[in-house]
Amino acid sequence: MATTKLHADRVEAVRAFNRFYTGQIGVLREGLLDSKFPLMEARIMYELDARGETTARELSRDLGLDPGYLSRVLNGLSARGLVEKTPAANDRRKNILSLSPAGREEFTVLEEISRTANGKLLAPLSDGDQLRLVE
Amino acid sequence: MATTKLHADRVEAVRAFNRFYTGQIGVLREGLLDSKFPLMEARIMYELDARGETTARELSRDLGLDPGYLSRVLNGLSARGLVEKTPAANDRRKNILSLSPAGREEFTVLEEISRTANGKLLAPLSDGDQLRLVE
DNA sequence: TTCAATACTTGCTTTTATCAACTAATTAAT
DNA sequence: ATTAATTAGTTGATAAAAGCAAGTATTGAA
Repeated sequence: MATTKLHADRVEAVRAFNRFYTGQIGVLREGLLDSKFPLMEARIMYELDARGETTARELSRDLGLDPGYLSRVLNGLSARGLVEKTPAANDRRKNILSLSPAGREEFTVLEEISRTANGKLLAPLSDGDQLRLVE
Repeated sequence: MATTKLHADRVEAVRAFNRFYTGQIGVLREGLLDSKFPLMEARIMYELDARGETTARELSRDLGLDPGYLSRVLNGLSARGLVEKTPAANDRRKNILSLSPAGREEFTVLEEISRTANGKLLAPLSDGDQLRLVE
């Protein structure tokens, strides 16, 4: 295999990085907490934004979420007019899910928070280190 | 400031990395879920292992945990013989906390899981990329 | 047409987390 | 020294997040 006997050391170093980085994720989490969206709603909005159109089944499978739980979260978002559920023409069991215009707009706020959190991640590093990490 | 106008691009790149990496954290999370320790217990055992000795107050402050909640988690671990609480000699309000031998042993399992998860993170990268990331 | 599978929903329970009130011990103020 | 304020931790009540299981409606297969 390509990895040498130094592999263990690298794994250890990544764990150290992990500790540092999860701290930053904490920052992100807090940011989201301050925003009006719980983490799970944010996550789902993120997926909807990324996928454009999906179904609950797909999200449930890909994100490993309980269908019942997902159903409620989705209905909550839908009730607030942030996601649109339109019954699929061909299969009336399914709903086609997407962010509503309002939902997309709200989502940009979340993106801004995420951007800020990552900014904080980069801030303490030198220019050179930033570039190396980004690669 | 040190950052140039390319800063925004870097932030964007980190967000991409973020998406990739949080996927890996998912792996870690799942691993822990399969283990018999809930995430919060794992986190606390991790801190106890790293610090050797502490008090609830310190953990509560540093990790931003609710004292009441922490108290219960700690007592749960203590009841299962994984952490030891010994009243401080000088200040009898405090308990000195530490992993018991049994706790330390259980914790090595968690470390193994963490190691594996991070191994999966490194695996798909080339040797050179691994070294750059680790730095 | 009957049966199985799928997509989602709903009721119930557990787990996780927060808040507020409380006890005991320590420290500071008078 | 005595009272008051702080600190460490606990406990009860609740809320929020997540999971499980049974149920409905629709579709596909036998």
